[in-house]
Amino acid sequence: MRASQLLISTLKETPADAEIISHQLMLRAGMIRRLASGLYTWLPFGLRTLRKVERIVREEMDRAGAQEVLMPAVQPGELWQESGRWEQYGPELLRVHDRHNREFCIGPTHEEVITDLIRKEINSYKQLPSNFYQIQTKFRDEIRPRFGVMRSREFIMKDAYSFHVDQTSLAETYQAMYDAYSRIFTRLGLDFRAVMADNGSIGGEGSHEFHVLAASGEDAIVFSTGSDYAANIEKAEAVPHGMDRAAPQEAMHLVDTPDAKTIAALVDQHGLAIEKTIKTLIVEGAEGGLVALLVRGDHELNEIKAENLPEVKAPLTMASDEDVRQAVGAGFGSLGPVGLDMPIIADRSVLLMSDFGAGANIDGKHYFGINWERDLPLAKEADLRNVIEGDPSPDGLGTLSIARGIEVGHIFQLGTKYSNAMNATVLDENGKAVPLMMGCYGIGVTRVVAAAIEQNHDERGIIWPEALAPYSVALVPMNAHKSELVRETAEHLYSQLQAAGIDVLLDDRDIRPGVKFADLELMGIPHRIVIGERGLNNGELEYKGRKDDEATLVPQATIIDFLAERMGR
RNA sequence: CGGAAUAUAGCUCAGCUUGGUAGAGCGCUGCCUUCGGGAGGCAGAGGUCGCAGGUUCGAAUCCUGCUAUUCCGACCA
Repeated sequence: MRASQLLISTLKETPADAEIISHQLMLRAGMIRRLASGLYTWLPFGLRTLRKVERIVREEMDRAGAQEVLMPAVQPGELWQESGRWEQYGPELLRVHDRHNREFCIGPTHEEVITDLIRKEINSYKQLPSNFYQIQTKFRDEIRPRFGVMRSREFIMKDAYSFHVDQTSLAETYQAMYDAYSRIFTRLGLDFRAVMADNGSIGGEGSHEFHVLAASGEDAIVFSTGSDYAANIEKAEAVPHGMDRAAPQEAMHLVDTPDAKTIAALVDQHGLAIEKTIKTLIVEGAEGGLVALLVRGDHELNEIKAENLPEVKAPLTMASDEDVRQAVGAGFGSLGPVGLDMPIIADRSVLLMSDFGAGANIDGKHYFGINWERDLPLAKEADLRNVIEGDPSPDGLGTLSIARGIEVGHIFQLGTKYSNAMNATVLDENGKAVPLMMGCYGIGVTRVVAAAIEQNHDERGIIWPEALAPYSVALVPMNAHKSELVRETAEHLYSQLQAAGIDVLLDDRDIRPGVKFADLELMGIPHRIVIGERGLNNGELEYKGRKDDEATLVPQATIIDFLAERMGR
């Protein structure tokens, strides 16, 4: 490509509405432009990277035995009625009517469509297992689109759905997809981790997320220092440090705490160690009524874990001030488990506490010196909290540390959730109709591009990994208008590189070199060759990698080999 | 949807407190000069100051309502 023929829309200044670096650089490098909230146009330059991601994803999916299909973005509402998600999905599902006033939605995902297809097309266990994927536009009417294409409403996803007669077969394909995803993110040159995840609203059993590690990531992911245990913090099991509860030392006593409405205030004003306090959180119960959840003062409630408890209403809903006051007779700052008349569920570490402090269920008063079994019956035990740095690893090997990640892929074992709801069966070896087992596997293709930039940039701009670079090599002729030699050499090299199958950008723009250098660095082109009369007189070209501090002089005759080596080809 | 902020040229912003009819830098067009790291000069184009009302002789500026965008929370690839 000749730069003079390419829409290069670089910006010197950072647009004011871009918060994170990838969003800023995608705008500045002229990859995307915003149309409306959460809706972006991909400009020619940005689209090239998007296509490179798609190509790698496609190659690896094909290699893993999946078949590509393409399903419509618009889906009939009746399929969603059938699966039950028309009601469940909520306002994130964009619903539309056609001219006959029939209901449709713009697909946020395609379980319904693929299940409908497969129940019609596949009738026998002999046709299984099979796995279908597409790379297609999704729409989710996010409450808060943000960070450019990182969380947009319209985005491109690779989604795959596998079908099986039994769990064993599902587990095999799941593993194959796990491996394919690992290859994909490795080929993309990303620093990523696969972590155990909660299944969320999609339901089913096993699930892993693939995260690109980045400080701006929206998820907290947890690793063991002593094993390969890794999980989303939503899922990571919190294991108490010890097994035994210390014997009571103090008598329980009532303390006036008129100004201590928070744990921090209680600790400050009354000299209680934060590990000796508990938070009492009142939430709505599954069967109506209220449920109390206890975590240690220095721990955080894990809402996913709480919501998965049978006693607790999903989605997790904190009780209102009025409801609490009516049920307990005290307000939020003074709640505690002693004498509390509702189901009480305590985090494991809470049950190991002794001589602790908690609200007395009387406004402005706390009990100190509380002890289980002596002052109140032992509460029901559950894992309720987020793990923290230094907790023991659940597999018993090492301790946990926490990092930030951007979720770029997610694989699920769905089981028979959709096939049951939509009556998708096949005949097994005994001629008996059995519901199809399903797995589903997603990659946020547009998000991968943003995540790659989060991980690969410097103060000058993007630094594309080789596999994602829109162009691998940029040629910059110096003073081309003055030098026939420079022009000819540049043209010749341009043809040579094209013939070698290298994506090359010839910067033939009629602008000053400094502007070209700045643009090419902003745009992240990995390899740059400057063609100047000075060097040519010595038979040399000047090479500079995007990450290099200094340029290298390379004999003209060896430039193709030199580049090939630098590109790792 | 709850909380906060912002809205003036393609981009980044000033002007608003104290009302008098539109500004800068970058970008864009033409010409000249320059040409190894976002050059310089000259001449230009470009804005019903987010929208709708109100106050006033007069509103970008004051008031009211709306809309959009961004940030913080809950959802997700």
